[in-house]
Amino acid sequence: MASKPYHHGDLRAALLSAAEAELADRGIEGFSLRSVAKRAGVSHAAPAHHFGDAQGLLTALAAEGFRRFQATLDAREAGAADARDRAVRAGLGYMEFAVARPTLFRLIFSSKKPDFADPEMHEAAEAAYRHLVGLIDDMGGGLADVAALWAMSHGLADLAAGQRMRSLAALSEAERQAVLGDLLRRVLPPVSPVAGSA
Amino acid sequence: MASKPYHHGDLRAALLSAAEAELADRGIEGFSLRSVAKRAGVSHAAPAHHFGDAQGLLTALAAEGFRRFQATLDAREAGAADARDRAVRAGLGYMEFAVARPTLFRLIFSSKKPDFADPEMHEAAEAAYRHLVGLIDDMGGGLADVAALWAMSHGLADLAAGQRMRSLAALSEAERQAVLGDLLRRVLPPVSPVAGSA
DNA sequence: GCCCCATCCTGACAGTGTAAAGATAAATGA
DNA sequence: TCATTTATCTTTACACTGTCAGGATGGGGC
Repeated sequence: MASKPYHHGDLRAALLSAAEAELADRGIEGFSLRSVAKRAGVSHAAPAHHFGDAQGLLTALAAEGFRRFQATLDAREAGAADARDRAVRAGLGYMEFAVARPTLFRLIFSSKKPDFADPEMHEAAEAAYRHLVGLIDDMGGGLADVAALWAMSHGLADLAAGQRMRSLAALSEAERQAVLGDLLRRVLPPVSPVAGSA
Repeated sequence: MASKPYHHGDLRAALLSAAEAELADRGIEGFSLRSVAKRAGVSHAAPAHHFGDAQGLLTALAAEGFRRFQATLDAREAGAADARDRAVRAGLGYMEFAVARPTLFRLIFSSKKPDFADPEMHEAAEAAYRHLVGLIDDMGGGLADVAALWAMSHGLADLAAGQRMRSLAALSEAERQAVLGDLLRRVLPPVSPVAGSA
């Protein structure tokens, strides 16, 4: 291995990775571009060529984060019994991502630093929204039901990311999943009367 | 009036006011202590004496913001017909505050800059939580119901603060209130069978 | 083999938060 | 009343930040 070649090879990916680590360490408000560069082992001005400015880096990271967010939901939805179960699993995935990567979650949903008009970013956000609408559509719900599932999932996730909901944190993993599932089911549209059981 | 006395008179309050304006203008991530001082017409180091550092100022502002947040809920709850109505009104007040002062809302709920261990801040937050628990208590609900109302209110509010929920923004004020009321009612515990009407 | 240019570095500048030390005026106490 | 203490505010300085301009390096196209 060359000890320190002038050209990095894949600096763009390395910077994104370093930026994510930096974000997790110092939080989104303590984020430093120079520190990211140092972490990646390059000069402080190196990121400029790949991302323009700090906003460019954070925008690229946010777009990547959005796609991973959606991937987390998709993974959870796999193996769902029906449309309602899939919606509940999506909500649990929403929370799972927020808890696992709180700062990345906040970068995507509660920060003004990324440029949301950026095509890549915009497309990732739209795809997630279309997916959510599809979930509700599959159980015959409407716009209000979309808002209901989104708000409940997002509220739980954001409070969890900020470690505000201590009552839930005290539960065991199994108990928490059960309670959260119950909360999510509350907001789903009533079961279709045709297929209603019991 | 003296054109520029050496002593301000009530610099602490003036700085808090300037900080809130600064927050609204440049956002929480673009917040600058020197800019706040300039806005208040004093030197850049003047805030240090009253608040220690930037975190001190933002902590004081967050505590004040938390009390105003609770006041907004209280105002909305006044004149409620019953416990359920009061809970719904509290949720609408939650959103009202988030929409009216998005950056202050984010400072309180989604920022790491304020010191949440600060006694004044901690008490303001605890008071708001006790109030929420009281709302649910009055209708015979439990911890899960507290989480439900909080998560739904917070989710709606945070999405609104970030202008993420466009479908609701398109509605008229009356329509929006009706939809939001419906969403909040979904998460409340079932009506007590004893007093259940119709 | 030569040149172009993408890539990365060095140096500079304005702006940031914070600490130290000085200036001012209000409050205190005799 | 007047000297002294104390609270308040300013000035100065330093390390750090993001961004820009210009220079160094070396891989790829011809």
